[in-house]
Amino acid sequence: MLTSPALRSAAMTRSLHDDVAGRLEAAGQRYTSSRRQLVAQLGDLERPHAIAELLELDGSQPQSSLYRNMAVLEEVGVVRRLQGADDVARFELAEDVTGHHHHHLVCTSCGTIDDVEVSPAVEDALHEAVSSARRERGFRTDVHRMELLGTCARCHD
Amino acid sequence: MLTSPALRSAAMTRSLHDDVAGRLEAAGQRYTSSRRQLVAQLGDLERPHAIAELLELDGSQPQSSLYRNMAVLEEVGVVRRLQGADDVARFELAEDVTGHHHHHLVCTSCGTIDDVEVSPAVEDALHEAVSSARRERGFRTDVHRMELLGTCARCHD
DNA sequence: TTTACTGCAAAGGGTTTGCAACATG
DNA sequence: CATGTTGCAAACCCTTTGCAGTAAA
Repeated sequence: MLTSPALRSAAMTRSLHDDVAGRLEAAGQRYTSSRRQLVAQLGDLERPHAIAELLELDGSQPQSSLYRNMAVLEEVGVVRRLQGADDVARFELAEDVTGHHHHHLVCTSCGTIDDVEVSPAVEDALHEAVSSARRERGFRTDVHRMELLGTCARCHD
Repeated sequence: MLTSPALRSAAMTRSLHDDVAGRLEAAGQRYTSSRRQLVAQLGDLERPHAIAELLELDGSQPQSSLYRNMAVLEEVGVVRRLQGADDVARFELAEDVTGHHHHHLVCTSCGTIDDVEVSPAVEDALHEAVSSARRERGFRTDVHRMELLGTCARCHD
């Protein structure tokens, strides 16, 4: 079993913005229109995107503001930053706010990162590995992530 | 089950260098003393290291040569480049030449990446995910990697 | 009306590259 | 001796930051 993320409904979008607003307020930060717009944009996208890609999709906000807002949103746990195969960071809404646990398919040809869900059996195995790391190495895991590196369908045709 | 990589014996080191020499020759590249020294150094280290760290351990080779040799060795499949939690690349000998399949514990506090082996049950689960990705997404996986992100024992005391 | 945010441009930091000298097969 | 390699320094590119002006609570 392996599915794409579910699309967010209007109601989910509303609660998403409420959640984000609350997190920002708790940190003494403001939920400005540019940040709201950025969160909405990330919510519409079905996979992590780089700053340059976001700029291309919507150039209403300069690069530096995009970086700064992304840093703030990451700080309060709304956004997650990914380092893929290349050296550009890609961003997605954090699982804490989407409630959508997933992993990634990383294309080493074009750099694209796609979301992917895996079966409960695989998740169980990952949790076992997390427990072992803590027991045997004293390593405290925040998140586990599984990444499959290879070439996406778009690249190998 | 979860163990550290086995140390390489003198015999393994010999065959390692033969392997590397062959791969470089096949690519029309030379196995110079600086490259040999670099491979030996990576073979002695028990976890991936950044260029800056390698320079500190052995400054006999300038940064640019280190980067260039690392790129060549990566090209012929001797070295694997990892992008960890921070934005510095770390390098290790590729599994093809060590025969040592493993995953990584990534410390989000100090950036250190440690090798870790997981149980056959976990490996089986990972293979299942690889198969699903190919079947359902047309994603051709070169390598699967599992990374646990958190804080290492050194950092949380 | 205080504090955070924006936008521009400049600086940072890891990585790559041009070029002339060198070394290896 | 032809071709790959080295070393220095400059260039590159993604990302961050200083600062003056602006907007939000």
